[in-house]
Amino acid sequence: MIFAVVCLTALSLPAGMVIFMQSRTPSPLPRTGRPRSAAADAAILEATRAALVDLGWSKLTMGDVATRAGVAKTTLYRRWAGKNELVVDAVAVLFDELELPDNGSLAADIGGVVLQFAALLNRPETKTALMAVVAESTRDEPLRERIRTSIVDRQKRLVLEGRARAHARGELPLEADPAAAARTADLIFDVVAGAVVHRTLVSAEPVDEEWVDRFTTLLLGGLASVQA
Amino acid sequence: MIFAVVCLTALSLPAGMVIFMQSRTPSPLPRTGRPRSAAADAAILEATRAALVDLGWSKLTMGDVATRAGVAKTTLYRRWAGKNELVVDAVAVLFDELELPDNGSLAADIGGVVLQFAALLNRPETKTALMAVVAESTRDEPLRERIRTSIVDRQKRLVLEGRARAHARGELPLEADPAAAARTADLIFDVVAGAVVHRTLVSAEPVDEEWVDRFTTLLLGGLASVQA
DNA sequence: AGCTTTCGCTACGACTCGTAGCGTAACTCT
DNA sequence: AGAGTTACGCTACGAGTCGTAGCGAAAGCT
Repeated sequence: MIFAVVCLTALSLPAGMVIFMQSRTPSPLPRTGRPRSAAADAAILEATRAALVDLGWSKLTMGDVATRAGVAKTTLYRRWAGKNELVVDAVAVLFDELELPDNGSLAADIGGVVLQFAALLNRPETKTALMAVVAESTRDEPLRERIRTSIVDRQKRLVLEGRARAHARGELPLEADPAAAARTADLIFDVVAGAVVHRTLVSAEPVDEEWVDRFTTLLLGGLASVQA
Repeated sequence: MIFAVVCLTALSLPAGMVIFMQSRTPSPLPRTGRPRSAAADAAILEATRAALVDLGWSKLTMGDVATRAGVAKTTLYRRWAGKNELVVDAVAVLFDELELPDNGSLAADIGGVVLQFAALLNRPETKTALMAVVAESTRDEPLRERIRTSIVDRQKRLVLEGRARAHARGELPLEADPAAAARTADLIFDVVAGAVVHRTLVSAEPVDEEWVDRFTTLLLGGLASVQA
């Protein structure tokens, strides 16, 4: 029995793999028996976000989430290994809202995405949860992987798409070496995401039009240097 | 050694400093009675860092720190309001190690500081603690202030000093408007700190010479555009 | 039907929290 | 030296959380 094997494996492993078979990845779901309630899944994630807003990270408890979602605490533990994994899933969805607007120029496109990202980070459930799970992930490699695949890597599409558009417009030269191009994309991603996060969460200053203008100017000017 | 110096200095300084570093209660330093043990302070902060390495943030408990430090749990609560404040102080000292090396050019100076910062972030007690307290600070304004004054603002000196040197070398034009210059300094700070943190903790990729080269190139090229 | 899995519920031991009370130690001022 | 004041270690406590186990009932499948 495949499922039995999976369960035994999961039980003998610390966290991580248990989640693998759940919501994020299409899993070898058992064909028989009572299926898991999709409504419960949605209610739990929604309740988690609400609890994050009200309580923050450290005071959020599994029991409280269960009560808010109208499910039993045991149901939570049947699906998620703990607070970390639950919160990652609860927040990951929010990042899919990000889109690359077509504002006509590379600078305007970047500015648009930066403003969206900043707005997302200003939502209390996002800002509270994101840093917390990143902090936990420094001691928990599976959790970091989960964050990377569920949140971070998905957003790199924005960088790639923006660059493709810029190429089409003739705003950026095409990098000959694909490896170098990939490294540049990673660099841009770290700079953009890092700067906005730091500005918002550490410096606690607003990401307004004026800051975005200065930032995009810096980024584009620097990009020309890097690709030269 | 460094810690001992800091503690002794703090104790020999007038009230404000000590109170601010240790507890948020603005009570005047009593001139009479048994003084607080500076050795206990040092032992507690050291134990906190050790516990962070071993346990991480979420599993670190006040009782464990007290045991490691060889003091009573009540002593911890007499000095710090809770885990957040304790960890901020325990980690803040580490950031004072950062120095701006004089490598002859602005690019080399920036590269040197970035490498130092990355090395600092790679220490397990730093990476684990920093993100955790930032996460908590999103729901705790006094804590954020504590982080800003104890850690962040103190490092801005690096940006200011680096720029002053670059001016002296004639590598950068002097910005006429002091307000604009201040905004530019803040922008640089957010970009540098944010990018390094994101690269290290989120992307989990090494900040090596090659990355630093690309990053400084981007930053300096962008800086020229911003100040143009 | 029979089988399988999930569900809600209750209960549990183990742990952490933050505080209170006590007697003692350390230092200052008179 | 003595009195006054504060910090210290220790113990104990109620409250809260954790993660798990066991139960009967519900919901799907063949």
